[in-house]
Amino acid sequence: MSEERTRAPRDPAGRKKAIELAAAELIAHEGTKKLTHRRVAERAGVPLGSTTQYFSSIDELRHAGLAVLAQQVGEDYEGMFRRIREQGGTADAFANELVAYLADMKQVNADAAFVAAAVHDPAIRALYRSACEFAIAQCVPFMSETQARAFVIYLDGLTVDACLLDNPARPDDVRFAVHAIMGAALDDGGCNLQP
Amino acid sequence: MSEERTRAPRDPAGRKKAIELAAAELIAHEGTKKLTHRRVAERAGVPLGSTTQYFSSIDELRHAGLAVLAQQVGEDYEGMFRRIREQGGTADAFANELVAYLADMKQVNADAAFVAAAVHDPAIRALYRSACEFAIAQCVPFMSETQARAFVIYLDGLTVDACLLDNPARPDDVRFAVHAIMGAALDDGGCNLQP
Amino acid sequence: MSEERTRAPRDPAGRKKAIELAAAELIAHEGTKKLTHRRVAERAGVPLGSTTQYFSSIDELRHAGLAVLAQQVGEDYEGMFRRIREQGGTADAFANELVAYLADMKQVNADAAFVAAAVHDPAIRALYRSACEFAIAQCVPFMSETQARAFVIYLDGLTVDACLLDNPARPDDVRFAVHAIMGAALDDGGCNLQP
Amino acid sequence: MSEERTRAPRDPAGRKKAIELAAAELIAHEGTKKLTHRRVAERAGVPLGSTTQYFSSIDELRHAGLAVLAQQVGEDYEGMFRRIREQGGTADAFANELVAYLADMKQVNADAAFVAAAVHDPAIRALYRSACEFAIAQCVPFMSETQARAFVIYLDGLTVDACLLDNPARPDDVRFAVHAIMGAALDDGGCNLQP
DNA sequence: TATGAATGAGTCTTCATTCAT
DNA sequence: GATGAATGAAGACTCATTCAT
Repeated sequence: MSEERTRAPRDPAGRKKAIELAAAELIAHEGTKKLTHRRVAERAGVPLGSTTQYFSSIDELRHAGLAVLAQQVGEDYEGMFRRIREQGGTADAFANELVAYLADMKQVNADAAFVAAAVHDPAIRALYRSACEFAIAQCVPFMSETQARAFVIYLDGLTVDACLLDNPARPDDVRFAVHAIMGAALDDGGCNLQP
Repeated sequence: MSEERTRAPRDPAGRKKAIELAAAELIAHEGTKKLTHRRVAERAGVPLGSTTQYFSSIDELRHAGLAVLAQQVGEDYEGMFRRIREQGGTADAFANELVAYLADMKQVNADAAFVAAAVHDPAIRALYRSACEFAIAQCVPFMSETQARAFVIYLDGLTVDACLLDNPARPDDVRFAVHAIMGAALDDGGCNLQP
Repeated sequence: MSEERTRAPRDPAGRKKAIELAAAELIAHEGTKKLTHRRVAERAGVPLGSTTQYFSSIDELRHAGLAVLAQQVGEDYEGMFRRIREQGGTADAFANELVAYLADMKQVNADAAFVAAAVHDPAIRALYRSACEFAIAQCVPFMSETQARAFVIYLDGLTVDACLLDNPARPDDVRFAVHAIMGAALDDGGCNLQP
Repeated sequence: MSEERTRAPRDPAGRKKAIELAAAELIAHEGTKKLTHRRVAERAGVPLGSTTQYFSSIDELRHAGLAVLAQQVGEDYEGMFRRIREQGGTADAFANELVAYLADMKQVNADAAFVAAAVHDPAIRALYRSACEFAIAQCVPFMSETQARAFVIYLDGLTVDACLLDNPARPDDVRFAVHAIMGAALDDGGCNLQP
């Protein structure tokens, strides 16, 4: 037999990170319900025992995975707002970035998975809250707080609906909504408005 | 033995309904992860066997519960739009009803639980889509389709955030957003807007 | 294949009893440390799942087994004291019955296992206490309470030592001790006494 | 990295002793069931690896801890009998020392833990036997062998009951029993005896 | 038909043990 | 040697599902 089980070299930090990432990916793809030690171990390419070595319970492992997701969401937001600033913070800049964000279904799904996990987990809700507050803070240089809150709520709805509906918001829809919220006139004259 | 097994009275439809309702309540409160036959049976006040008698698997039972939730969401929407129509379909009418909706956390949580379940379940996504389409259809008599889609996305964001954030949207915020989307001037002159 | 798994007929009471008895036997033979669901199931001749069907935790299962042991100890005591009464409650009667008790190593070992389990388990200590109180109450018609307490302590020491030592107390030793405690003169003149 | 791994100073004998003592303490407090490498290492203040370095298996570690307990019991006995000899070896001397012994619950519990471990472990039984034989040998200068055996059995019963019962033997009870076994008249005339 | 006992698949968790560093 | 990361064997526990009654 060539069953030469060779033990993995020591690398606690890398091991833990690999497990967290595997958990995050699984949560993004299938939700927290199907997160088991076995599946995480398999995806991370580590033996079952390693998943319990670094996380004292499945709850902790799940939260670690969700924290990774939260981190990713935060980084996505940072990048998005940086690019918005670089474009001058105009309504068009906001709209462009929202559209670009929605085009990346991987990102959208991870975000939606995070929301779904937060609904029944207070600890995750705290992370979600932080992300929202961050987003609002990023908006205020370019609009009032009221507008910022409206924008973020719209963004959250956009994320959820992009994940849940086959026919997500069209670019024009996004442009319209952003301009409406930010109080900016649309170039095309707002032809779609109410009669 | 003179132990007379007292059987439940014949009422298959009522019993099935009771089970579905119990499942819906559990999902609304704790999510689909903790939905088990035993808990549903206990909450419904029926014997364990009934939950397997009427539903051939736990998946089916869960979907039945989610269908009830979808139904409730639909009814909530119907009521909301009926009242909006009764108020003339003005932006204020829309805003008033949104505020009233957000005040009922039970309804909001059930709605958010439904969204959370839909994220990783295609069958439930279809139900969600129907609800959205219904809402859009109800809006169009009073605004353009683009506006309706923006409104519904905002509504969905509102629902999720009301569930997830301690500090949900304030009535004034809602009024502002609805007027912005519907293109109606606010009475107060939009004093909160960016200079 | 003749792998025709035939499901056992329904018999909740019998099933539970069989599991408890198996647990009690295992405890008597090997102590509580080696009591596992698997071993209990095997010894009871039931599938693994049955052991968790009737006992919500391994602690409960262990306590059930120990309760059976306590029950047996109680019955042994009852029989012993009944026979002592039938013999007139004399010191010789007590001594005879102690000797007979010590001759039954199965009984002695079960008793010692019970003591061992009680040392680190307060719940079991309560059962042990009851057994002691019962024994004292049975003695008092024939001796003072002080004597009864001395007798029961001697009995407990006897049980432990009979289990732990290869060379347990000899009948003559028992006769001597019982007569000493009960204040009765030995027929043989107490030839073994201190010079 | 400048992370200097600070190694423990070279003191294999002291370290091994520390581990044995920690194991003994854990056994005395919670029994052998909860004895794990990690807990021993933590209590001993040594790294996990040391517990496997000096003891090739958990069984060996447990036995080492029990040997320490046996050693302590032996030393306790030695001290007790030395003091008894210093008091002249009278029945009162024996009684006094038993009462003093029972007052030290730490000692009593350690002793009882040792007994509990011996019930299902032949190797430990041998240590227990030695302790008993030692105690008997210490008694014979002051009484017959029969009396000595009765005394030791009473002592063992006393130990177990002191550990297991809330209401352990009272000093007067002990004095009575010791005088009865040693054939010495009580000063108070045995007023508690049966009429 | 209605019920819940019976069963086993699968999950979480603990921990002894090995062995790279 | 000394250390603790790596690993898997095994135990506790949950629960969907089947099916005798």
